[in-house]
Amino acid sequence: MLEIWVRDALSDVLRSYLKDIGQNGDLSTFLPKGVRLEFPKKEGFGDISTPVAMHLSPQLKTPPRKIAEFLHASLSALPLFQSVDIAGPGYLNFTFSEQAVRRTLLQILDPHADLVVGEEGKRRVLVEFVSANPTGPLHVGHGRGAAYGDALSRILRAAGHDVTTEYYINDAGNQMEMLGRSTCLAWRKLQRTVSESEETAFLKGATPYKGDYIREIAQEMIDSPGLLSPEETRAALDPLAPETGYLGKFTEYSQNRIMDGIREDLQKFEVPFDGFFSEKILHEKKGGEGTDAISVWINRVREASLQESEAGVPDVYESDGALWLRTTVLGDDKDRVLLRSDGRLTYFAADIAYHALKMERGFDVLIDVWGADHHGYIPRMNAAVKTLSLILDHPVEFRVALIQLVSLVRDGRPVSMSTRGGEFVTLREVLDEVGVDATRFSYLTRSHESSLEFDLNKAKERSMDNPVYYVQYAHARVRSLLRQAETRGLTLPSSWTDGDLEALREPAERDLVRFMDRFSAVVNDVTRSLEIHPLTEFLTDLAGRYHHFYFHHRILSQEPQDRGLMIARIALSIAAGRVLEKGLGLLGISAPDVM
RNA sequence: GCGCCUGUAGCUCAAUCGGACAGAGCAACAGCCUUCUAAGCUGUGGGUUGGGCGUUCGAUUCGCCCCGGGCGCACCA
Repeated sequence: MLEIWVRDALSDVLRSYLKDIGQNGDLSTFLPKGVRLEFPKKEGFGDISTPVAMHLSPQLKTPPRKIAEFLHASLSALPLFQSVDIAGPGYLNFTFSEQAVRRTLLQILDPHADLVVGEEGKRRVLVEFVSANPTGPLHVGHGRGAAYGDALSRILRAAGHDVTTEYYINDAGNQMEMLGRSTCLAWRKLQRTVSESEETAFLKGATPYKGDYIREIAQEMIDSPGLLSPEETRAALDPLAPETGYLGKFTEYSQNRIMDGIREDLQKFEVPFDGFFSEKILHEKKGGEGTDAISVWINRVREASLQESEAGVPDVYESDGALWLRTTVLGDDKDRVLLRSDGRLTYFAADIAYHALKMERGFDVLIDVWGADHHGYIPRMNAAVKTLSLILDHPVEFRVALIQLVSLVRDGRPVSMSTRGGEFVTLREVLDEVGVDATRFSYLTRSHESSLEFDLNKAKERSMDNPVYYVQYAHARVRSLLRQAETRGLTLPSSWTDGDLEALREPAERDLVRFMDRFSAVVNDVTRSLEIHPLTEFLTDLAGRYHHFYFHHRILSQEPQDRGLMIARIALSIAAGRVLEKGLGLLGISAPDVM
């Protein structure tokens, strides 16, 4: 909370300064981006610093150092600070008083206080992620989205939001039919030879889904008598027979098996979902005869665009026998088809209905986590959500997190990742080889907007060179210390007081507290930027500071005169352990007691 | 051709919506275990931030122009 205290104190002083020089006291007119606080990277610049004097200088036509001097005079007397210095072009560098540092440590130790304090009001957020098509197992790219979406959801919850996670299943349309055909073809091949001409004709020239999983599913179907009736079996084996209901059986069975596998993978990866939303539902006609949800929403958009065409609602129009939405009025570079001339709905139409339903369910913020190859889809979805916001008179914030590609490396060589022909590395394989914690950590060390090189050898290395274990070990070290203290018969205070901490004098101790204090701000930053890796980096940094402290300072002691210091250092260790445990938890990574 | 991401130490990446001398980890080299787990700690070397011009008190960050890498530009999903 040190940061908040500084911000408040600085804001007060700035307001009175502005009044003194005859300006209005509204900070936002002078500092539209707010009061900036920085954490100096270098020693000697204080615990926290601000460039506000430089920011105000041009507008007040006053040299930054002069402004800084005034602020200095008012701030340096506060008990919060041990000292306030003016440095460089006009930086104000603050060094906290010991009292302020202890107060912060007490807060971290308080079991009734949250380590993360949300900085925004509570909002209802839907995070949709993974949403991989049920046409094959999850691969390492999906894994990155899963780790990201899950961590983001945990972080948003920690920051006080009401979060729901959802997986959207694209279980309608062409590709599902192709999946059925692919399985059926494999099923035939397991029972007899299939000529190339038969194969091409059956697949209608398209490329089938391949890979072992398709063959396994086909084998399962053979091994499960009763799945297909004798008539269906005969028809499915006979290329000349009409393609009747049997194809649907293959589609349904394949899809269910694959979706089961995906759910297992997610469970193994410890990524829970609050819900799975099936696209199929959007296509179903209510009561057998009514209108499906997609058509309902297309009609609502169409009606709205007729009535309110001047309010900036894109209109729905017909052209070349298809139905279009004029997304170009909202920034898209071309209009998009909703209903194709062959009478089939596009995926875009389904997505509009799906997002409309999300909004109807009352969410204020919609976050979609997509693979980077879908980025061309953003403008049209933006346009769609804006349109729906107008229609429903319910403005929502729509954000897309694009997850860049993952390339696997083993033994210094890239691992082939062609999805065609089923030659990809599945998430399951990586989990079996590397483990959940190391896999998640590896995914979350880099910005999701940068492509990621996933080095299998490094990720699974169980050593001090692997950052996951480095961070986990810091936590285990604290627990080990506490066990040790317990075996020595030490009793700790049931609640901590300022007096318990007074023995802390070392720079490494102060540094730890000051650093831990940033945790809440780091977490809150994630909710704004949607960048998770700063939190991962923070934890690595904190672990390093704890290891440093631990190595250089003896904690447990038998000497009676060291008792006060021992108690204080144990308190510090407990605090570090709390922050590490909480932070790892937000990333979905375990905080082991023993390693 | 247009759009999005990207180019920083040998490698993988950071750098707080323009801030102080561009930082970590790995790799390399040199050290530290009769004491709370050495899965740890300490030190050394390593950079024209792809190139150029501009805006600014200040640019890895913003703008423009080149060069290179990834992805996308369907009545596909």
